[in-house]
Amino acid sequence: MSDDRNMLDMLPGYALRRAANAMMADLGERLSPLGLRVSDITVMKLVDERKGATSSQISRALDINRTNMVPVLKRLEEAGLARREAINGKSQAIVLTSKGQSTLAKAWQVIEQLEGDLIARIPAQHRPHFLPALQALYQSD
Amino acid sequence: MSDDRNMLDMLPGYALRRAANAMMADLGERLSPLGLRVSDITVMKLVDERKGATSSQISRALDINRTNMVPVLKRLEEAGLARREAINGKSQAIVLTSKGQSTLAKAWQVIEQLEGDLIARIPAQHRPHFLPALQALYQSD
DNA sequence: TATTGTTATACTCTATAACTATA
DNA sequence: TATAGTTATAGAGTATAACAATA
Repeated sequence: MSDDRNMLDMLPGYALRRAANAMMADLGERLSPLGLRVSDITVMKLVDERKGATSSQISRALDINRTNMVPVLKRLEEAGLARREAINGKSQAIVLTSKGQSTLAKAWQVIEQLEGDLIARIPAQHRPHFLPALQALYQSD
Repeated sequence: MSDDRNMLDMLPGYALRRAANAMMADLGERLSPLGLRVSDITVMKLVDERKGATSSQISRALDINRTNMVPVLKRLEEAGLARREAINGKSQAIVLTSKGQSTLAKAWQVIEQLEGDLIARIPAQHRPHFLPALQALYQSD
Protein backbone atom coordinates (compact mmCIF):
# COMPACT_ATOMS: atom_id res chain seq x y z
CA MET A 1 0.00 0.00 0.00
CA SER A 2 0.99 3.56 -0.56
CA ASP A 3 1.75 5.89 2.30
CA ASP A 4 -0.06 8.69 0.54
CA ARG A 5 -2.87 10.39 2.37
CA ASN A 6 -5.45 12.56 0.75
CA MET A 7 -8.46 14.60 1.71
CA LEU A 8 -10.75 11.77 0.70
CA ASP A 9 -9.52 9.79 3.67
CA MET A 10 -11.60 12.11 5.84
CA LEU A 11 -14.81 10.88 4.23
CA PRO A 12 -16.50 7.89 5.87
CA GLY A 13 -17.89 6.71 2.54
CA TYR A 14 -14.50 6.72 0.89
CA ALA A 15 -12.88 5.05 3.86
CA LEU A 16 -15.63 2.44 3.85
CA ARG A 17 -14.88 1.62 0.24
CA ARG A 18 -11.13 1.45 0.78
CA ALA A 19 -11.43 -0.71 3.86
CA ALA A 20 -13.80 -3.12 2.14
CA ASN A 21 -11.57 -3.36 -0.93
CA ALA A 22 -8.54 -4.08 1.22
CA MET A 23 -10.40 -6.73 3.17
CA MET A 24 -11.79 -8.42 0.06
CA ALA A 25 -8.38 -8.52 -1.60
CA ASP A 26 -6.89 -10.01 1.55
CA LEU A 27 -9.60 -12.63 1.81
CA GLY A 28 -9.36 -13.52 -1.85
CA GLU A 29 -5.67 -14.24 -1.42
CA ARG A 30 -6.24 -16.34 1.66
CA LEU A 31 -8.92 -18.41 -0.08
CA SER A 32 -7.19 -18.95 -3.40
CA PRO A 33 -5.00 -21.81 -2.10
CA LEU A 34 -8.25 -23.65 -1.46
CA GLY A 35 -9.42 -22.93 -4.99
CA LEU A 36 -12.37 -21.00 -3.64
CA ARG A 37 -13.79 -17.54 -4.12
CA VAL A 38 -15.35 -15.36 -1.50
CA SER A 39 -18.77 -15.90 -3.05
CA ASP A 40 -18.28 -19.68 -2.89
CA ILE A 41 -17.72 -19.64 0.84
CA THR A 42 -20.54 -17.24 1.46
CA VAL A 43 -22.99 -19.46 -0.36
CA MET A 44 -21.65 -22.68 1.16
CA LYS A 45 -21.88 -21.32 4.66
CA LEU A 46 -25.46 -20.26 4.19
CA VAL A 47 -26.37 -23.53 2.52
CA ASP A 48 -24.90 -25.34 5.49
CA GLU A 49 -26.78 -23.16 7.93
CA ARG A 50 -30.10 -23.40 6.14
CA LYS A 51 -30.43 -27.05 5.27
CA GLY A 52 -32.56 -27.59 2.22
CA ALA A 53 -32.56 -23.97 1.14
CA THR A 54 -33.06 -23.20 -2.52
CA SER A 55 -30.95 -21.03 -4.76
CA SER A 56 -33.56 -18.28 -4.67
CA GLN A 57 -33.74 -18.33 -0.90
CA ILE A 58 -29.98 -18.07 -0.59
CA SER A 59 -29.85 -15.18 -3.02
CA ARG A 60 -32.44 -13.29 -0.99
CA ALA A 61 -30.59 -13.88 2.26
CA LEU A 62 -27.40 -12.56 0.67
CA ASP A 63 -29.29 -9.78 -1.06
CA ILE A 64 -27.83 -10.56 -4.46
CA ASN A 65 -29.59 -11.15 -7.72
CA ARG A 66 -30.63 -14.78 -8.07
CA THR A 67 -29.10 -15.03 -11.52
CA ASN A 68 -25.71 -14.72 -9.91
CA MET A 69 -26.25 -17.97 -8.06
CA VAL A 70 -26.07 -19.97 -11.27
CA PRO A 71 -22.32 -19.75 -11.94
CA VAL A 72 -21.52 -20.16 -8.24
CA LEU A 73 -23.57 -23.34 -7.96
CA LYS A 74 -22.17 -24.61 -11.22
CA ARG A 75 -18.64 -24.20 -9.88
CA LEU A 76 -19.52 -25.85 -6.58
CA GLU A 77 -21.14 -28.81 -8.34
CA GLU A 78 -18.27 -29.27 -10.75
CA ALA A 79 -15.87 -29.23 -7.81
CA GLY A 80 -17.97 -31.88 -6.09
CA LEU A 81 -18.75 -29.59 -3.18
CA ALA A 82 -22.51 -29.28 -3.58
CA ARG A 83 -25.40 -30.77 -5.48
CA ARG A 84 -28.98 -29.97 -6.31
CA GLU A 85 -31.82 -32.10 -4.99
CA ALA A 86 -35.29 -31.69 -6.45
CA ILE A 87 -37.90 -30.56 -3.94
CA ASN A 88 -40.61 -30.59 -6.57
CA GLY A 89 -40.68 -29.96 -10.28
CA LYS A 90 -39.86 -26.33 -9.72
CA SER A 91 -37.54 -25.93 -6.75
CA GLN A 92 -34.23 -27.52 -5.88
CA ALA A 93 -32.55 -27.75 -2.51
CA ILE A 94 -28.84 -27.01 -2.48
CA VAL A 95 -26.96 -29.58 -0.42
CA LEU A 96 -23.29 -29.77 0.51
CA THR A 97 -21.55 -33.03 -0.23
CA SER A 98 -19.29 -34.52 2.44
CA LYS A 99 -16.36 -33.10 0.52
CA GLY A 100 -18.19 -29.79 0.55
CA GLN A 101 -18.59 -29.96 4.29
CA SER A 102 -14.94 -30.68 4.96
CA THR A 103 -13.87 -27.98 2.53
CA LEU A 104 -16.21 -25.53 4.20
CA ALA A 105 -14.74 -26.42 7.59
CA LYS A 106 -11.25 -25.59 6.34
CA ALA A 107 -12.40 -22.45 4.60
CA TRP A 108 -14.25 -21.32 7.67
CA GLN A 109 -11.05 -21.40 9.67
CA VAL A 110 -9.64 -18.98 7.12
CA ILE A 111 -12.67 -16.76 7.56
CA GLU A 112 -12.37 -16.74 11.32
CA GLN A 113 -8.69 -15.99 11.08
CA LEU A 114 -9.44 -13.07 8.79
CA GLU A 115 -12.19 -11.77 11.03
CA GLY A 116 -9.89 -11.99 14.00
CA ASP A 117 -7.09 -10.18 12.20
CA LEU A 118 -9.57 -7.56 11.09
CA ILE A 119 -10.85 -6.61 14.50
CA ALA A 120 -7.34 -6.82 15.91
CA ARG A 121 -6.35 -3.95 13.67
CA ILE A 122 -9.09 -1.73 15.01
CA PRO A 123 -8.03 0.22 18.11
CA ALA A 124 -9.75 -1.30 21.12
CA GLN A 125 -11.87 1.70 21.99
CA HIS A 126 -13.47 1.68 18.55
CA ARG A 127 -13.99 -2.06 18.28
CA PRO A 128 -17.39 -2.50 19.95
CA HIS A 129 -18.88 0.20 17.73
CA PHE A 130 -17.76 -1.16 14.41
CA LEU A 131 -20.26 -3.92 13.71
CA PRO A 132 -23.33 -1.98 14.88
CA ALA A 133 -22.36 0.95 12.69
CA LEU A 134 -21.93 -1.24 9.63
CA GLN A 135 -25.17 -3.06 10.23
CA ALA A 136 -27.02 0.23 10.41
CA LEU A 137 -25.70 1.03 6.93
CA TYR A 138 -27.06 -1.95 5.09
CA GLN A 139 -29.84 -3.50 7.13
CA SER A 140 -33.52 -2.63 6.80
CA ASP A 141 -33.16 -0.42 3.78
CA MET B 1 -33.35 -4.84 0.30
CA SER B 2 -34.38 -8.06 1.88
CA ASP B 3 -35.36 -8.30 5.48
CA ASP B 4 -33.54 -11.58 5.79
CA ARG B 5 -30.92 -11.90 8.46
CA ASN B 6 -28.28 -14.55 8.55
CA MET B 7 -25.39 -15.62 10.71
CA LEU B 8 -22.96 -13.85 8.41
CA ASP B 9 -24.32 -10.54 9.62
CA MET B 10 -22.44 -11.14 12.85
CA LEU B 11 -19.11 -11.00 11.05
CA PRO B 12 -17.46 -7.59 10.77
CA GLY B 13 -15.82 -8.53 7.47
CA TYR B 14 -19.11 -9.55 5.91
CA ALA B 15 -20.88 -6.49 7.26
CA LEU B 16 -18.07 -4.32 5.91
CA ARG B 17 -18.58 -5.75 2.46
CA ARG B 18 -22.35 -5.39 2.55
CA ALA B 19 -22.20 -1.82 3.83
CA ALA B 20 -19.68 -0.81 1.19
CA ASN B 21 -21.71 -2.43 -1.59
CA ALA B 22 -24.85 -0.66 -0.45
CA MET B 23 -23.06 2.66 -0.29
CA MET B 24 -21.45 2.27 -3.69
CA ALA B 25 -24.74 1.32 -5.33
CA ASP B 26 -26.39 4.32 -3.71
CA LEU B 27 -23.66 6.66 -4.84
CA GLY B 28 -23.64 5.28 -8.34
CA GLU B 29 -27.35 6.02 -8.64
CA ARG B 30 -26.92 9.53 -7.32
CA LEU B 31 -24.11 10.27 -9.76
CA SER B 32 -25.62 8.76 -12.88
CA PRO B 33 -27.83 11.80 -13.62
CA LEU B 34 -24.59 13.74 -13.96
CA GLY B 35 -23.20 11.14 -16.33
CA LEU B 36 -20.39 10.39 -13.92
CA ARG B 37 -19.00 7.32 -12.23
CA VAL B 38 -17.66 7.09 -8.75
CA SER B 39 -14.14 6.73 -10.09
CA ASP B 40 -14.57 9.89 -12.18
CA ILE B 41 -15.37 12.02 -9.16
CA THR B 42 -12.66 10.49 -7.08
CA VAL B 43 -10.05 11.32 -9.68
CA MET B 44 -11.45 14.79 -10.39
CA LYS B 45 -11.47 15.72 -6.74
CA LEU B 46 -7.89 14.67 -6.28
CA VAL B 47 -6.81 16.40 -9.46
CA ASP B 48 -8.44 19.54 -8.18
CA GLU B 49 -6.77 19.21 -4.82
CA ARG B 50 -3.33 18.46 -6.18
CA LYS B 51 -2.89 20.96 -8.97
CA GLY B 52 -0.56 19.69 -11.64
CA ALA B 53 -0.54 16.12 -10.43
CA THR B 54 0.19 13.39 -12.93
CA SER B 55 -1.80 10.28 -13.63
CA SER B 56 0.74 8.14 -11.80
CA GLN B 57 0.67 10.37 -8.75
CA ILE B 58 -3.10 10.24 -8.61
CA SER B 59 -3.11 6.47 -8.91
CA ARG B 60 -0.70 6.15 -6.00
CA ALA B 61 -2.75 8.47 -3.83
CA LEU B 62 -5.85 6.40 -4.56
CA ASP B 63 -3.91 3.16 -4.24
CA ILE B 64 -5.12 1.81 -7.54
CA ASN B 65 -3.14 0.47 -10.43
CA ARG B 66 -2.03 3.26 -12.73
CA THR B 67 -3.32 1.44 -15.77
CA ASN B 68 -6.82 2.05 -14.51
CA MET B 69 -6.33 5.76 -14.86
CA VAL B 70 -6.25 5.53 -18.63
CA PRO B 71 -9.95 4.88 -19.31
CA VAL B 72 -10.99 7.32 -16.59
CA LEU B 73 -8.91 10.13 -18.07
CA LYS B 74 -10.06 9.23 -21.55
CA ARG B 75 -13.69 9.61 -20.45
CA LEU B 76 -13.00 12.87 -18.67
CA GLU B 77 -11.21 14.30 -21.69
CA GLU B 78 -13.91 13.21 -24.11
CA ALA B 79 -16.50 14.83 -21.85
CA GLY B 80 -14.48 18.03 -21.85
CA LEU B 81 -13.93 17.85 -18.09
CA ALA B 82 -10.16 17.49 -18.00
CA ARG B 83 -7.13 17.68 -20.22
CA ARG B 84 -3.53 16.64 -20.19
CA GLU B 85 -0.75 19.20 -20.16
CA ALA B 86 2.79 18.14 -20.89
CA ILE B 87 5.23 18.72 -18.02
CA ASN B 88 8.10 17.30 -20.01
CA GLY B 89 8.39 14.66 -22.67
CA LYS B 90 7.50 11.98 -20.18
CA SER B 91 4.98 13.31 -17.68
CA GLN B 92 1.65 15.02 -18.09
CA ALA B 93 -0.25 17.10 -15.59
CA ILE B 94 -3.96 16.42 -15.37
CA VAL B 95 -5.94 19.66 -15.30
CA LEU B 96 -9.65 20.24 -14.90
CA THR B 97 -11.29 22.44 -17.51
CA SER B 98 -13.70 25.14 -16.35
CA LYS B 99 -16.51 22.78 -17.27
CA GLY B 100 -14.75 20.14 -15.22
CA GLN B 101 -14.59 22.46 -12.25
CA SER B 102 -18.28 23.34 -12.35
CA THR B 103 -19.22 19.70 -12.84
CA LEU B 104 -17.03 18.74 -9.91
CA ALA B 105 -18.71 21.37 -7.77
CA LYS B 106 -22.12 19.88 -8.52
CA ALA B 107 -20.91 16.34 -8.05
CA TRP B 108 -19.28 17.25 -4.79
CA GLN B 109 -22.59 18.38 -3.42
CA VAL B 110 -23.86 14.90 -4.19
CA ILE B 111 -20.91 13.41 -2.36
CA GLU B 112 -21.46 15.56 0.70
CA GLN B 113 -25.13 14.73 0.70
CA LEU B 114 -24.28 11.04 0.57
CA GLU B 115 -21.71 11.33 3.32
CA GLY B 116 -24.20 13.19 5.47
CA ASP B 117 -26.89 10.61 4.87
CA LEU B 118 -24.40 7.87 5.63
CA ILE B 119 -23.36 9.11 9.04
CA ALA B 120 -26.95 10.02 9.84
CA ARG B 121 -27.84 6.36 9.59
CA ILE B 122 -25.24 5.37 12.15
CA PRO B 123 -26.55 5.56 15.74
CA ALA B 124 -25.00 8.58 17.42
CA GLN B 125 -22.99 6.68 20.00
CA HIS B 126 -21.17 4.74 17.29
CA ARG B 127 -20.56 7.65 14.95
CA PRO B 128 -17.26 9.03 16.27
CA HIS B 129 -15.69 5.58 16.12
CA PHE B 130 -16.57 4.77 12.56
CA LEU B 131 -13.97 6.66 10.56
CA PRO B 132 -11.01 5.82 12.84
CA ALA B 133 -11.91 2.15 12.70
CA LEU B 134 -12.10 2.15 8.90
CA GLN B 135 -8.86 4.04 8.54
CA ALA B 136 -7.10 1.51 10.73
CA LEU B 137 -8.20 -1.18 8.28
CA TYR B 138 -6.65 0.23 5.15
CA GLN B 139 -3.99 2.73 6.09
CA SER B 140 -0.29 1.94 6.56
CA ASP B 141 -0.50 -1.63 5.39
C1' DT C 1 -50.29 -15.22 -11.52
C1' DA C 2 -46.26 -15.15 -8.79
C1' DT C 3 -42.06 -17.78 -8.38
C1' DT C 4 -38.10 -20.83 -9.85
C1' DG C 5 -34.32 -21.68 -12.50
C1' DT C 6 -31.86 -20.35 -16.31
C1' DT C 7 -29.31 -18.00 -20.37
C1' DA C 8 -27.30 -14.20 -22.28
C1' DT C 9 -25.41 -9.99 -21.61
C1' DA C 10 -23.24 -5.97 -19.59
C1' DC C 11 -21.32 -2.75 -16.15
C1' DT C 12 -17.91 -1.21 -12.53
C1' DC C 13 -13.90 -1.60 -10.12
C1' DT C 14 -9.78 -3.69 -9.97
C1' DA C 15 -5.56 -6.29 -11.43
C1' DT C 16 -1.36 -8.26 -14.31
C1' DA C 17 1.73 -8.48 -18.29
C1' DA C 18 4.25 -6.28 -21.54
C1' DC C 19 5.61 -2.52 -24.37
C1' DT C 20 7.62 2.28 -25.71
C1' DA C 21 9.70 6.41 -24.53
C1' DT C 22 11.80 9.53 -21.43
C1' DA C 23 14.20 11.41 -17.01
C1' DT D 1 17.77 2.05 -14.78
C1' DA D 2 13.75 3.52 -12.65
C1' DT D 3 9.55 5.86 -14.01
C1' DA D 4 5.49 7.52 -17.04
C1' DG D 5 2.10 6.42 -20.05
C1' DT D 6 -0.21 3.09 -22.58
C1' DT D 7 -2.54 -1.22 -24.66
C1' DA D 8 -4.56 -5.46 -24.17
C1' DT D 9 -6.53 -8.59 -21.29
C1' DA D 10 -8.65 -10.78 -17.32
C1' DG D 11 -11.19 -11.56 -13.13
C1' DA D 12 -14.60 -10.84 -9.45
C1' DG D 13 -18.80 -9.08 -7.94
C1' DT D 14 -22.68 -7.19 -9.35
C1' DA D 15 -26.95 -6.06 -12.39
C1' DT D 16 -31.04 -6.24 -16.07
C1' DA D 17 -33.90 -8.46 -19.61
C1' DA D 18 -36.23 -12.23 -21.16
C1' DC D 19 -37.71 -16.91 -21.23
C1' DA D 20 -39.90 -21.68 -20.13
C1' DA D 21 -41.78 -24.42 -16.60
C1' DT D 22 -44.14 -25.09 -12.35
C1' DA D 23 -46.68 -24.04 -7.80
